[in-house]
Amino acid sequence: MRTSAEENYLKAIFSLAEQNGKGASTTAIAAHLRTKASSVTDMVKRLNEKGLVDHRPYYGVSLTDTGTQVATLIVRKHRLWETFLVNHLNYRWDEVHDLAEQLEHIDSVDLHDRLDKFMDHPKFDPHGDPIPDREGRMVDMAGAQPLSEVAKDTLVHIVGVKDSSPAFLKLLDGLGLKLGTQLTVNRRFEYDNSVEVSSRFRSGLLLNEQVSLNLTVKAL
Amino acid sequence: MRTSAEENYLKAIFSLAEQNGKGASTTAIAAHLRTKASSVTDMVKRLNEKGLVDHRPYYGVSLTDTGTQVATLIVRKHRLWETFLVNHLNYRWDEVHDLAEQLEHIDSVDLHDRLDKFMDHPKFDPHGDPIPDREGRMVDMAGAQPLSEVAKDTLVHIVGVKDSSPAFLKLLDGLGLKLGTQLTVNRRFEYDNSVEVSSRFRSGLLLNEQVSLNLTVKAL
DNA sequence: ATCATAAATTAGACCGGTCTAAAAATAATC
DNA sequence: GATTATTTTTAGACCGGTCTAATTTATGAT
Repeated sequence: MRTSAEENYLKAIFSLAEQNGKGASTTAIAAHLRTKASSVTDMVKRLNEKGLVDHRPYYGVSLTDTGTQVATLIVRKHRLWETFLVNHLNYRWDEVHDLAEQLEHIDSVDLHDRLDKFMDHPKFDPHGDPIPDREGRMVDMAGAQPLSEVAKDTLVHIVGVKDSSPAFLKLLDGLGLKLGTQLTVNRRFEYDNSVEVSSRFRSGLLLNEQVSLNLTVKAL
Repeated sequence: MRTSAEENYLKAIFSLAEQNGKGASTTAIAAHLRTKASSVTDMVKRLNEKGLVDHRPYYGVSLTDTGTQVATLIVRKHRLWETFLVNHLNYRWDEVHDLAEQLEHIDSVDLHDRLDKFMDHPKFDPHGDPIPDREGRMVDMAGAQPLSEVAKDTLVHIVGVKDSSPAFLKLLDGLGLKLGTQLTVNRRFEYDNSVEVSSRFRSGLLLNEQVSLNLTVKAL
C-alpha cells in the first residue's frame, strides 16, 4: 500500500529532478512540499527502504527506476484529471491544479486508462505538459524552449507554461496569451532581460523576465 | 478539516439509521466498517465533540442535523461518481462501488455540482438509488417495496437493489434482471418464502427469499 | 587551517486512527 | 435477586506522518 503522502514526495522528487537534473536536496523537497526538512529526512528513509529512492546523505535524493515509474504514473493521473476538468467540466486552466492534486491519488490503473480513452488519448494537458501513457511514455518536448531564450524576429507559438500557478495563468489570460498563441520577439532589453513581443492581436507587448522564463514556446 | 475515516463513519451511521430507523449500535458500526468496537467508541467520541453525532452510551449513535447533512452530501458524491463511471466510462454496475468509495472523499462541492450538471442532473444512480441534490434533497421512493412483499399477479418493475454487492449484481445479470425489467409474481411458496416470477423474456423464474428481499420494485 | 554558517540528521513529542486486552455496564437466564 | 453472557468502554500500545529543538556534518570565508 502506498499513501498519499508518499506519492506526494515521489512527485516532488520527480519534478525537482526534472528541473535541476541532479538529485533533490532535503531542503528543496521540504520547500516544495511546504514541510520541514526533518520530515523529509524521515520520509526519504522510508521511501528508500521501499526501494523507491536512492539517498546519499548530504548529497541528495533521486528516484530509482521503480520510483520513477510510480511517479510518472501519478503525473499521468494528475494531467488526465486536469484535462478532464478543463475539457469536460468547463474549468479554467488556472482552477484545476488543487483538484487534480486530490484526484491523482485515486488508486486504479483501469479507471485512468478509461478516462484516457474517454478523452480520446489526449497528448497534452491544459498547461501544455505531455501526458504519459499507461507505460509511462510521453511525447518529448524537443524544440521547446523558454521564451526568454528566443532570438529576435523568430516566429514561435506558446506550447506550455513552466509555472502553473493560478496567479501566473491569470496574468496570461489578462494579456490574451494562451496555448497556441503565435508570437514574435521584436526587441530584447539587456537592462532587465525583458522582451517585447507581438501577437496577431497585440503588438508591442512587454514581458518581464519572470514571465518569459515561464512561457514555453516552439519555433514554427 | 474532515478526514476520510470520519466520513466513512458518518456514512455508516447514516445507512444503518436508514435501515433500522433507530440509532446505530457500536457493534453494528464496527461490523459495517470491518473494524473493532473499541475503534468505533473512539471515533464516535470525536464525532460527538465535533457536533456531528449524538451518542448515549449503551443506547446508540445517531447523526445530528449537521451530521445528516454532511453524510447526505457524501452519499451524493458517491452516487454521482457511480453514475459517471457507468454512463460515461462504461463500467458495469457491479464494478463501481469501490472506486466510488475513493472518489466520494474528493473535497469540492463545486466539482460535484459540475459533474452533476455534466450528466444532466441524474435522479438515480446505476443501482436505482436516488441522488441527493446539492441541498441534500432527493426524490422520495414512495411506492417502492421489496419484491418479497408484492402480491400475486401484480405487475411491477425493478427500480433498485438493496444489496449492491458485486456478487448479487452478477447474479441478477445472470438472470437477465436489471433496472426497469417488468415482472409479475406468479406464485409464492410459504415453505421458504421463495417467489416465482415471469418477465417478458423468461417465465417461471424462481427467486429465493434473499433475492426477493433485496430487489426493490414498484407497481406499474 | 580555523571558524562561522548553512544543510541535514537525530531525538523526542504529538495527533489521528487503529488494535488487543482488560474492565465496566447492561441484558438475559435461571 | 444472583449469575452468566453480551455489549460497550477504557487503558495502553503501535504506526504513519508531522513538528520543534538539539546535534552532526559539510561548506565558505578569511
